[in-house]
Amino acid sequence: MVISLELDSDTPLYEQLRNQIVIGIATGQLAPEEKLPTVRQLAEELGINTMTVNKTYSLLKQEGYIVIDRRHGAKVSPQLQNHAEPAPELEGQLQLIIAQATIQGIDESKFQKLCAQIFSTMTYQHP
Amino acid sequence: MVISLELDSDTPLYEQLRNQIVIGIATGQLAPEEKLPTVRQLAEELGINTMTVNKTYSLLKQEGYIVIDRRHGAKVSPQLQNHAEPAPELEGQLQLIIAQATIQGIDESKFQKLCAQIFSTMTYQHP
Amino acid sequence: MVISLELDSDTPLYEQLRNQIVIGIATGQLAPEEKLPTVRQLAEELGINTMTVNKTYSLLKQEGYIVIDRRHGAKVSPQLQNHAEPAPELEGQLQLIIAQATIQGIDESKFQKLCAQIFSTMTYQHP
Amino acid sequence: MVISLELDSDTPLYEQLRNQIVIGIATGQLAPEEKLPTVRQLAEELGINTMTVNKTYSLLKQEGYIVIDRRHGAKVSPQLQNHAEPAPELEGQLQLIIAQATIQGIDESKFQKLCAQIFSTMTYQHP
DNA sequence: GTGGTCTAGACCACT
DNA sequence: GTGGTCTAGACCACG
Repeated sequence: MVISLELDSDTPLYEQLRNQIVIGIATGQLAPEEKLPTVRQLAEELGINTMTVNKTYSLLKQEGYIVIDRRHGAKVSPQLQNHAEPAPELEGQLQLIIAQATIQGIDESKFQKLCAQIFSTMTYQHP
Repeated sequence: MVISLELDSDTPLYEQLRNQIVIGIATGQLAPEEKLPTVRQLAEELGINTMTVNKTYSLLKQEGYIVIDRRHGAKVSPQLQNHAEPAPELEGQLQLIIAQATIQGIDESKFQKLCAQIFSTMTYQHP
Repeated sequence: MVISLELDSDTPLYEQLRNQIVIGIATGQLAPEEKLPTVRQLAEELGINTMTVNKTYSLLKQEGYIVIDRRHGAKVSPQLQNHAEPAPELEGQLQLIIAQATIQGIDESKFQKLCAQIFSTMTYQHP
Repeated sequence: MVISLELDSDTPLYEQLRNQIVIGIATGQLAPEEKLPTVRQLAEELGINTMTVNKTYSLLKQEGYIVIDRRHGAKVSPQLQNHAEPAPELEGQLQLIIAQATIQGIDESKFQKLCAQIFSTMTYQHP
């Protein structure tokens, strides 16, 4: 899985990393139970500090995306929470995006097509 | 138009304010050419620093949402840019949201319904 | 409020600090809305690194004990969650303590007395 | 006696194991003088490293819960220390739990009931 | 002046 | 060899 960080972005490195891993899980590039690189490996590979990767892993763990096993390091959670309703913050973020899209002149049908296209790349399946 | 800020949020105040104004424009609570409060008025009304409101207005101006006329203050842009394609950052944000929704177990049809519902509140029309 | 850290304890510094602040809140040494020392102040006062204090504050924030306002720093949450039922982990910890007490020869009445004595020092009131 | 470990818990395996054995003794699932499985047996049964079980047994021995006889392996101590007063660390742990309970809105009477309920499962008797 | 992020490098606990 | 903790010191974003 390819990860690219923008060093001069407003988004903190640990958050960029977190986002890319979340997308990796949703798109199936990271399968449930799949082992993630060690903190040191990933830090070296990306040219960043181990503490930054560490923070990312802690965050992902806290959010339930990954599980950390003292014996073998970090791996994708075997089964992720299945909610019937979208988390409220997700709804707020979506509202903001749709507002911006509307103003940019993207109408509902274009937007839905874009969503469909993105959804087609998501292969994550709940057990 | 009602604006509510969370002082203890992770999102900076100027960004919360910017987001709410953008949503206000898209939902028609702020019409094109409509005059915005002065920096001082808004700052006092919200109980925050004028610098913060200033920063918001600068950002909105730079993004093209508002125009600033030294004589008459700030007003919503008379004509907002109409793009055929969604801005690339918007697409990235949407991908992240959809990834998270997928993992939370929100499937495409549920998501589409949520989008439709949000779209129905957006009344902004391009001239 | 007096805080004392054991540098050679098994419990990490940031956790010792977190525990003492939690106890401070429960015993009323820290009132709701009360301002906590700044990260730098507390770090210097305790002779530890700012990042350690930072981690403590992040943890307390995540657990809902404190709120961080960009304008004025950290303060005790104005109103803490009121649960009817004890959190399950709390129950597990209590079971372990009672098991150890039982083996040490502390019987139920002694234990209840001890609890009562500790409870009498807790002055936190839900609004 | 059933022992279940969470491989991905924050609590180290050897400590989880130690805790469960202590609870086992207090609840009478392990009687005084009862023989414990050998290090190898237990390690294999739980699918963990023998070093880990070893560490648990050493700890339990050091704390006085078990005695280790090279010829016959480990067994529960025939006579556990009977203290009039609770160990001070136990008191500190209890204070922390009560502080958290208070903040969560569990009042003294609810807490006492919970204690009583847990005590009713403890059958250990001093000789 | 506040907290938040990041680095480089060290040491420790767990398995 | 894994993640977790801690330090000293730096820089940044926010208000």
